[in-house]
Amino acid sequence: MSNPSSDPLNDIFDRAINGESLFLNRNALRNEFIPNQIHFRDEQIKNVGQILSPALTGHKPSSLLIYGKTGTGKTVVVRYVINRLVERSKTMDTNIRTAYVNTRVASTEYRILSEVAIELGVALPFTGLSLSEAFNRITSNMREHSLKTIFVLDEIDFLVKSSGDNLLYEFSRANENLTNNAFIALVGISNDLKFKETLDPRVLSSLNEEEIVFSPYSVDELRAILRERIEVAFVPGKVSEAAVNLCAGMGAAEHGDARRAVDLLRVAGELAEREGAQTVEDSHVREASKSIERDRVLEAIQSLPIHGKLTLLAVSSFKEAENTGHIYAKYIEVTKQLGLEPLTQRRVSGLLSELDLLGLVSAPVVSKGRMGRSKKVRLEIPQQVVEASLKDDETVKTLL
DNA sequence: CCTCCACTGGAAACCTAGGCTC
DNA sequence: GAGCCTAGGTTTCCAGTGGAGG
Repeated sequence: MSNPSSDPLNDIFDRAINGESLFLNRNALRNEFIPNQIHFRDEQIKNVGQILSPALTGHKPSSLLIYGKTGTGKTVVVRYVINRLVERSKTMDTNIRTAYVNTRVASTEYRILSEVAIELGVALPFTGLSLSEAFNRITSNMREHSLKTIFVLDEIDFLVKSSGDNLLYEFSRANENLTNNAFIALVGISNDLKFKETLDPRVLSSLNEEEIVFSPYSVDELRAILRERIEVAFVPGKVSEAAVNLCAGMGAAEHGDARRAVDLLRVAGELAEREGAQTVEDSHVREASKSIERDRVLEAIQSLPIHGKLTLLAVSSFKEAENTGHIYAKYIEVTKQLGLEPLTQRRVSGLLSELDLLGLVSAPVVSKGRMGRSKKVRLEIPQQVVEASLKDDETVKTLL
């Protein structure tokens, strides 16, 4: 047997067993975590509570639209208020049900309905039904059990951008057909203040009965929020003042984004623990910032469909910005090498726009006079990152 | 001021996978 | 199990377009 102290795994296991962790409860740094106390949002909590409170007496609350940049506490406030509301309703005999759906994650109309169905305990097959049939099953179940529901649609601007406002229209109209004291109250959460400009006026008027705007957090507020999370999440004295300041500063630079600040802290803590440091320092936060960005890009690339990957690969084979025509020619070449059927240029042009939206490439449309009008496509991430992300793909890796 | 390039991007048709009905 | 229906992705078709060069 070898000397146990020379085995790196033993060190790691020892540390885990002896409780030499920096963390007390790392869940407190997760996105889904709802703290007991939400700071600097008293006003908004009261407002949301007031607007939703009629549900307790069985009356339909006004629909509510909430605006604010990412990480300004919109989601956490809504979930907090709704949790409390449901808790309170249990002491009475009002049957309040809630469904929270992030419409960017559940990216199609059908998936949104199916998530709502799961929350309400309605069985829906994951495909094969028409939207209206799925919708009917949900509403008839609500009627049957006279359910009073609050639907929270997070990142609602994504839904409207990708599928239009049909579903919202159906939701708002559903109340007319719901009897037996059932109702649907809608809470929409949006990062984009301008999104309602694209809504049908009928949808807007029924969705926008109340409106609340969340302003960004200041550096001082972020610092206070971080301190409170640290108290729950870390062993006392394990996070340096400099690290807290840097997290708060970076979050503030990113339009007062508390989620970003907390994420940085979590990853910094994990990095510090992994290298066996005694405390979390600002150097760990800087490292964390890079690591988060790396992971984001890696995940974005790996979850692309195969032709998205090949399009990206085609873009990455050019050093300079190239027009759509050249990218497409390269893309054809790549697909031929793999023996795949290439998509049309129209579709690849669409894929390029999608890659642009993900921030992997920039593809502004430019006009070069007699040279025509085209997208000017340039890779926005290092070329090695593209290769590293694609080398795990069974189909693509043979090319690298 | 007009032309004309090399696309863009909207709209509709088409395809496929999968559930439903009888 | 045949035939029907729908959502979501793709193809087909094509009118529209910004601006350098004439």
